[in-house]
Amino acid sequence: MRVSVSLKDVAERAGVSIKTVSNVVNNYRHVTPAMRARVQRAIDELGYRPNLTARHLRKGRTGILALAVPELGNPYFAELAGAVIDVAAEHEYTVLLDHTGGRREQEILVSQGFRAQVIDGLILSPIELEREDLLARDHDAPLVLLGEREYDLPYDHIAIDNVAAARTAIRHLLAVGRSRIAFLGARTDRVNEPSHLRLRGWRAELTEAGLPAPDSMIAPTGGWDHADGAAAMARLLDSGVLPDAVFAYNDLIAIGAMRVLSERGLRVPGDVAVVGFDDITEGRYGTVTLTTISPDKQTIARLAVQSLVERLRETAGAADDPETPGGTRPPGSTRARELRADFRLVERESTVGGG
Amino acid sequence: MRVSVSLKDVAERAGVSIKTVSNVVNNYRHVTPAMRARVQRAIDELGYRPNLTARHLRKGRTGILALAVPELGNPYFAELAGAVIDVAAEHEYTVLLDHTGGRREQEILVSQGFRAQVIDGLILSPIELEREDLLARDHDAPLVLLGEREYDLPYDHIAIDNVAAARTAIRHLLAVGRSRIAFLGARTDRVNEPSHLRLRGWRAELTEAGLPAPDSMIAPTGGWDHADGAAAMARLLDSGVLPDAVFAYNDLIAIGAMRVLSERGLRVPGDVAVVGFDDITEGRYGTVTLTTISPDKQTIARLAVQSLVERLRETAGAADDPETPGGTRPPGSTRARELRADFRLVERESTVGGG
DNA sequence: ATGAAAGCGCTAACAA
DNA sequence: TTGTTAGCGCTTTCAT
Repeated sequence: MRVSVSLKDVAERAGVSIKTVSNVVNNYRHVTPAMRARVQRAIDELGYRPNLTARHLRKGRTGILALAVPELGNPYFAELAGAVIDVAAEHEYTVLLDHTGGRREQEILVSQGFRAQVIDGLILSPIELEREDLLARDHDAPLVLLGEREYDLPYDHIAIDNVAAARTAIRHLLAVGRSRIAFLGARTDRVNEPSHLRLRGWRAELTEAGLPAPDSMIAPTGGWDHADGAAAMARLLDSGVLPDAVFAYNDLIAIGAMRVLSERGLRVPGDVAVVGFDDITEGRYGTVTLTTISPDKQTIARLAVQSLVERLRETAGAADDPETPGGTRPPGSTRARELRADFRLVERESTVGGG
Repeated sequence: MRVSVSLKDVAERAGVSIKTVSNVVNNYRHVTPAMRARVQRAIDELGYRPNLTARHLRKGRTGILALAVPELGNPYFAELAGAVIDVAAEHEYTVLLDHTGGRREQEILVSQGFRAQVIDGLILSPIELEREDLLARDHDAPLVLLGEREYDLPYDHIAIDNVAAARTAIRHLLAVGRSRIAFLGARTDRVNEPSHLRLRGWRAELTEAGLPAPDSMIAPTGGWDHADGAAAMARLLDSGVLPDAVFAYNDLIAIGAMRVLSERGLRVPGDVAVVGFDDITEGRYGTVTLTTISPDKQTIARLAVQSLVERLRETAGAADDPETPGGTRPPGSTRARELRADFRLVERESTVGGG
């Protein structure tokens, strides 16, 4: 049975040296066809397969990237994860997925390479992580950050323009005649406000339109899913506030809110228009389809993977070529980049429907 | 910078041997407290962290399990993945996720360890994979199968009782007075029918109730998501068939179907009752909440990981103890187990609502 | 209780 | 073009 056939076994079988077998396995150019065939036969007969762990140890790289998101159960992140896996595969990387629950402790652990020191690079979508946590990061694998949080640290950051996106959403609501627009999904309980950019966009656009943007129109949520959206909407209505539109931090919150609106006998968009954020598939199949901001997930995934791949290439290059200055520089100290992905507004029934 | 501090460096710093440092790192019992402290100090000063790749090479195991599902964008699998990650973490394993698109080629690749020879074990949820593909599997990592497909091969298989679950769903529909119950989500175009068990349950329960179960009531789908459900529902209605209930292969299909029903002015459940399968969160927040079969995902995840962990322990044990017969037996040749997780029917508005 | 040394399987200098 | 050999960092006998 395949109790581990090694290069050595193949070499013996073929009557050549280990190096030659290695050359064949790695598609090294200067191997005579005859030799290649001979070795290949031995490989096939023995069912040899390279031991990646050994290769990794030797090369100092594993070919594995990690992606850590707050919650895989959120379709946005699941869809993003799928995209990242596919892009990584194009670069011959495998993806190890983790979810942090958006909890700071867990995010710190992940950023430190917890149960993933085997990784070459990390894509992290932080919620509660603080600048100091990242500052204290003692791990050499390149890191790229995703999402709304900004840290001013030497790590590439990929996001859409959240302020502009929020303003686009609000502008759309204004255009369809709304003026009392609530914001669902803030986190006023926390020092850092994960949704501050979208909130800022909401405030800016309203202000610019000469409309009030009172705190009473901001409904905080504990988390970011259906249940949180439903709870926030219910609380808002119970507090006596009746908006004529709702802009939600994400689609899950928006859908949870719509459910409550419908339970209370309010029509969407007749009584209350709703705009979400993320463009998850779910939003396209409700009884009332959801207008939403659609971030370009493909691009986000591509930029994230590319960022890591480039950083890794740099490192490898520096190692190969001692002349290259900066070879021993701390990883990521090159220049951090702010990378932008596109977004667009997708108009559906929750703002322009007949209801 | 942490250009890789090794055991050797720590040993030199502490003025002890590599073995002693290793002992400390691995919490070996017989180390004097004084020595432990001394070594620990060196470790801290140097910021040493063990190189897992090296450890893996040496021990022949990586601590990584892979989970391959058809589609991460399907919340059922995303939620399941989350559960698997958590359970695996309890056993100190990391999870590498992959998605196959339900395509046979991809499933074969994954089962062969494509871009994951670094894994200790694999959890695979196959759709199109054939028995012969598995028979030809030449890979020593233990494998456990998830889902409706059955292969009669020496691999543990974890699933709920799909026939019973389907019968439960149909029985419920009969109980609420329906009799013309369509099945959405078959794959009649294929030799193997991934949904054959649920289909069998549908047929059995109808037959037992003395009702017809005509093929005209079976709506095939190309895939398994919202769009497929919507398309199938539309086709069914267009063909002139008007069921008074729909049992869908999964929740996404059910929700897609509900969307079409609502577009056509049909009320759920008034005109058509709908039952799904999976109990994804989405089903709890539609304008009409979805009655569904809720498989116990936690248990499925737990059983799957446990199965692998046990197999891996066996192998490790056999390696440690040459006396153990079966140590060189092909992995998985021990005894394959059929493991069952529970399910329950969750009644919601799509069958018992006011609509 | 601690040390010395072999070797996991592979790649990459360097030799031939 | 092919062979020899020295490690990558770790665990693990076997000594001491």
